Amino acid sequence: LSDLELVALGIVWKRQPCTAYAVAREFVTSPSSHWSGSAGAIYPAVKRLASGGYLRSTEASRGRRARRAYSLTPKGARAVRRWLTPPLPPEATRITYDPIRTRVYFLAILTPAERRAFLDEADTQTRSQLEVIEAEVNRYRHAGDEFSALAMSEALYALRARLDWIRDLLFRSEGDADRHGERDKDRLH
Amino acid sequence: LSDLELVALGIVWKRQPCTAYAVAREFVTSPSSHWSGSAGAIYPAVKRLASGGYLRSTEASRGRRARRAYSLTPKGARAVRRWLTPPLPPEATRITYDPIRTRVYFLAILTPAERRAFLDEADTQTRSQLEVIEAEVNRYRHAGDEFSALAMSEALYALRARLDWIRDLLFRSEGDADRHGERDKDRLH
DNA sequence: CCGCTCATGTAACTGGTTACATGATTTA
DNA sequence: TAAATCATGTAACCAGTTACATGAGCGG
Repeated sequence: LSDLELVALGIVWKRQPCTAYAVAREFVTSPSSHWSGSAGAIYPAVKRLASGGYLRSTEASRGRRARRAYSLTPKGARAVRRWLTPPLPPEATRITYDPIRTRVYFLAILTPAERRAFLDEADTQTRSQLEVIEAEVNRYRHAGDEFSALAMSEALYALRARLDWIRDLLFRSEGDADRHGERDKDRLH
Repeated sequence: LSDLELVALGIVWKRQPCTAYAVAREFVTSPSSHWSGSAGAIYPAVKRLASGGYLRSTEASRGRRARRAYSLTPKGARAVRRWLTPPLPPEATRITYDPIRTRVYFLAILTPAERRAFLDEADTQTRSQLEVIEAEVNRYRHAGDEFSALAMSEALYALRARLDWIRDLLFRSEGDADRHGERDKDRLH
């Protein structure tokens, strides 16, 4: 089972009985943009899970159009539990892709002033994301979904860590004033 | 230009003149598993960049086989600088996908004891990753590539934040002892 | 009855993946 | 000279994407 399939399985477990559309909406409204939650991804994935025996659908067609609500089978529940049981695959604990970090690798191509502009922008955007995630945590908390709130709070920790790091970079770059013209790869302070 | 193409462009900028193979190796040896750095991804990407005028290749064929070293054109350098210049696209500052966080959403499906086993595993694996990344930062520092060291240190901040978060979760779960049998979705403490 | 949301799907495409094939150079 | 590494590529595949098409139910 792929990551997307396992997450979809987990979502169905939380909201069962639950339509494929509801699963898709969960991805769409997620503050992470890793998966789009497009119909072209979710409907085939749910179908695969159903034909694999992980989900069972209680058909409730109205009119001449299908309308299926899915629930987990015991096999589906086992798959989720196995996904959460040690040992975890090595890629689960490796560092993740971060567009800001990735850009910083190449920051030496900019002038000191441009670098500060980048870091200021990153700082501003990260702060605004922090508010978004705080609201999200409160939303889960309010809905009584404590584990989702705790999960989402990891993003809070991560964003605050990023802010600390950005502040650190800004502090280090304070020394190099607007000495334009020199774009020394290795100079920072 | 896609993210992979821009990162590839940045790598060539740092190491120019530089072969496609060297770019691929950079991805392969990266502690992030986001891109595999497979030949099937890198060689076509570098070719696209070259035919788009972002890279120029100084051919140095030996024998009857091509052997190209790439450098950035002014257009290529502009593309990298534009990538690092505000405004950043919204997806650059959104929270990233995290396999551990994602799993925690569904932790209620486990018994309290199993949950602690998961968190212990996550703690152990994260600590070992921390060592890997510390070594990586030192490697960059030693090589005189200060910006890569600073970039990689973001991962250090993120991993330490994750450890704090895991410790928080472990602390919160201390209350629920080995009361098996009850798998109440909403109970944690 | 119009527009919005819920709901289910398909088709074409794309940007990666793994696996394979091959040649040149270096090192034990 | 054998093995490892450097180096360049292709082919088949696959899991997602966007875009489109369609239908059902509901509120103003």
